[in-house]
Amino acid sequence: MTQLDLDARLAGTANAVPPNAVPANRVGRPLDLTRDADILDAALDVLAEEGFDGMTIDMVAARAKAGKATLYRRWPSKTELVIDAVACMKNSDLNLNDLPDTGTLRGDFIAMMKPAPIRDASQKLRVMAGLVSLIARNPDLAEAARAAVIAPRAEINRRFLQRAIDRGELSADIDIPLVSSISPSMITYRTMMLGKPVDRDYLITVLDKIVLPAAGLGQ
Amino acid sequence: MTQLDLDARLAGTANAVPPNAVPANRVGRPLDLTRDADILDAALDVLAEEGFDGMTIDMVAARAKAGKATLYRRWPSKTELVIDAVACMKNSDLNLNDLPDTGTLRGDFIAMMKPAPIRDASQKLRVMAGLVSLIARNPDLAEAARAAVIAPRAEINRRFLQRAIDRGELSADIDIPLVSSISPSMITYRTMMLGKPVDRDYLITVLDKIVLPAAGLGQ
DNA sequence: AAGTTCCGAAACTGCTTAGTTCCGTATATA
DNA sequence: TATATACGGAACTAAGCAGTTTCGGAACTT
Repeated sequence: MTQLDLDARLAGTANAVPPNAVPANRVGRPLDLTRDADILDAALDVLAEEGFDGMTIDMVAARAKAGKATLYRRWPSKTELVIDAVACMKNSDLNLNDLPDTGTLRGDFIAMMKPAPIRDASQKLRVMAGLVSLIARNPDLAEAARAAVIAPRAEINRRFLQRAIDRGELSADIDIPLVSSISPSMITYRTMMLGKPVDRDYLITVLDKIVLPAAGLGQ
Repeated sequence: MTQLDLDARLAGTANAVPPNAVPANRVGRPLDLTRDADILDAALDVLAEEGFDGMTIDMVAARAKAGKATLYRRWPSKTELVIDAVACMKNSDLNLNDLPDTGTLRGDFIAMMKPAPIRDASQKLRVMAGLVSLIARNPDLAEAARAAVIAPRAEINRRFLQRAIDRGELSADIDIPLVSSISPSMITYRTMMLGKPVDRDYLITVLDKIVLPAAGLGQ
């Protein structure tokens, strides 16, 4: 995550305005850039455990073994730090360019159900849960959360569906955005509303009994 | 809501321990029982607008035109007040005993898509959004929220599906809990995660393209 | 009428936390 | 070596808020 995050920052992809542009050459001790990633990771951990309002700057600083001053030297406020932390989750995702390609829609979806991606998605969902009540009132945060958590997952599903259409497995007139949102919806609801775990069996059930039928592939 | 709430309190169904049992005959000015409902309604409004952490006791008192002391005379803490307010949402629901019965599964679901129930569900969802981050850490609140918001909706869907099975419209081996959770999941995700409105057209799309196919009723 | 309890309003207390400042130390430039 | 800036840590400031108390007045019982 550290390396990914750093690369993204240097490439300027994580945020329109990187939180700490590498400064012009000047005298004095330089900013320790590795602290950024530690702090952002700590913020995500605390966010997932406590939610936005339960999270305090002291908790984040303590978990990152940093001083509060170090945090405020890099981000102007708690909200900005969180927006940045959420935006950086984006980079931990699988690359869209090397998605599995098994030849069938079902195979592609199943290939995504590895322990690591499931754990990763679960962490993102916990972070999202801690932000939901703010999202309705903070457009910047909403934007960051959607770009980091919602959009990548939907995009993967969209690509799988489009490929299935292209190879003739699926009818071309299915509602791609709608079908793409089925499994994220089911997973989110089961986690946030029902408080039940999402495991591989559940994912396969959703796939076979809901997603594939909606795509026109009755079993 | 006032009358329903009062009835529920007297019947003891809203909570295991009603917040303010009607007291034994005694001297002095009696508790004005109508204040309870006003305060709970105000709490729900503020909750929907601000979320749990954004909601302050002063806001609730002001909106209910009550004094803070009146609130604390009836509930021991902010959390207890919210749990009670959420529990009382349960009573605003359609009675399970006079659900529409149109003779087809699709007809039954469509019959539920009236403006009033949609608005009611939307309000409940906004309240839920303000509680999500707490639900993971407060079992009492989670229980109240599920009983008031999640369970009634799922129960309606379950009954529609069971009736469809009973009349032979549906195969008996469908996964009722799973299919019941489809539309709540899609609605929750669209509202909380995507921030898009849920209107009648969307509900019908979900019904025709996802729920009915999953129930084995391809169009 | 006397005594009791409720009401809304407002002042008050105590704690938490976002954000700031300062310190001794570490790491860079010139 | 002199200067400048970052670091972690801790003390500090200011504001917001949960919960309490007090007050004048209203509503009830006896």
